[in-house]
Amino acid sequence: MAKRISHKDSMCGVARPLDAIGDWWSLLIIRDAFDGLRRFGEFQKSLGLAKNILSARLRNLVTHGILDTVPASDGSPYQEYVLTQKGQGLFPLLVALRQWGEDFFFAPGEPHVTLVDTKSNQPVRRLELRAQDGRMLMAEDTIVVAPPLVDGRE
Amino acid sequence: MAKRISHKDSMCGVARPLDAIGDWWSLLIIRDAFDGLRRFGEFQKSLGLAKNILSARLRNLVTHGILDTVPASDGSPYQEYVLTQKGQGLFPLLVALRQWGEDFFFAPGEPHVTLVDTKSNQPVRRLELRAQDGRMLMAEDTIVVAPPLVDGRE
DNA sequence: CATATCGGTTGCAAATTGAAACCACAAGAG
DNA sequence: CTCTTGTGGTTTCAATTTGCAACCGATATG
Repeated sequence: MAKRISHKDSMCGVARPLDAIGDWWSLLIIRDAFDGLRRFGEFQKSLGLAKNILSARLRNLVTHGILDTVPASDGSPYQEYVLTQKGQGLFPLLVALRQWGEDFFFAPGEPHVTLVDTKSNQPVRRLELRAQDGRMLMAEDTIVVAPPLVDGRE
Repeated sequence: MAKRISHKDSMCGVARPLDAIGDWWSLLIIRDAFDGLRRFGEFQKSLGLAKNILSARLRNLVTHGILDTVPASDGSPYQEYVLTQKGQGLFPLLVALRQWGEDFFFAPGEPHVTLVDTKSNQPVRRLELRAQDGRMLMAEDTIVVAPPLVDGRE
């Protein structure tokens, strides 16, 4: 489960998260959690995966601090899985994934679900990357730079 | 390779993309592609994965229309892998992943690379979801709604 | 007591992954 | 021409992961 980048022990800001959510099911579980699902059985019914897989994924997400187990909300003697702060932080990523999926994985005119703002009942705006001064940025307008070196070490 | 959601044949806007980029390596390859890498050997050196895996991933990304193979740019008789339009569309997702990773996978003060706007040399703004009228939206302010039904069928 | 439901764990077979070896082709080197 | 080197893979095979199905334990329910 704990994979490692082979040739470099310190993983970058893109690689580290993939250790936590880099598999097929985890993001779908998290999406369902955003949709309000909380119980083991709810996830299983919604996703249709094997119970051992779901069990392993939930455990992984909990140990990574993305989900938390809380005792119960209705009388039942079981536990529920809820998003932590860290898990909630995945919302933009999920929206980005959804928007990309809608852009490129649906035929034009093919119906699909839409993410709407509950207040206005309008679809949400497209995610867009902007500079500090508000200019919209394309990929070519950006570059990743190394952190300022504090010691002598690279 | 072509996994299917078990109990429902039509996959939603979140699930469909995961068939294309839902594994550990693909997103890292795409990130490297955004960083300008194009050659098989460059990807392999950068990521340190086995050549058969890289070969399979690149093939998968090409068949999904995320990468394209172009003959050569310098004289060498080989081919290069470049992002298609569809692949470029993944940039916001990659940024979202990076920002989430920087938020939650680095100790406070721990140095990490930063995505900066090349024009101003400033870090890019945080991705944020907004309504049509510009209000910022949290996850709780949104809901996914089914498409309008055109026929009688669900 | 019998039965069902929820939330798992345990086998076990099948698919996937990945390290290492091998292969094909082109360009130099001697 | 032969030998070697670099690039871009494919093949082989062992180890890991996945996932179906069966089982399990605790708690209601009839």
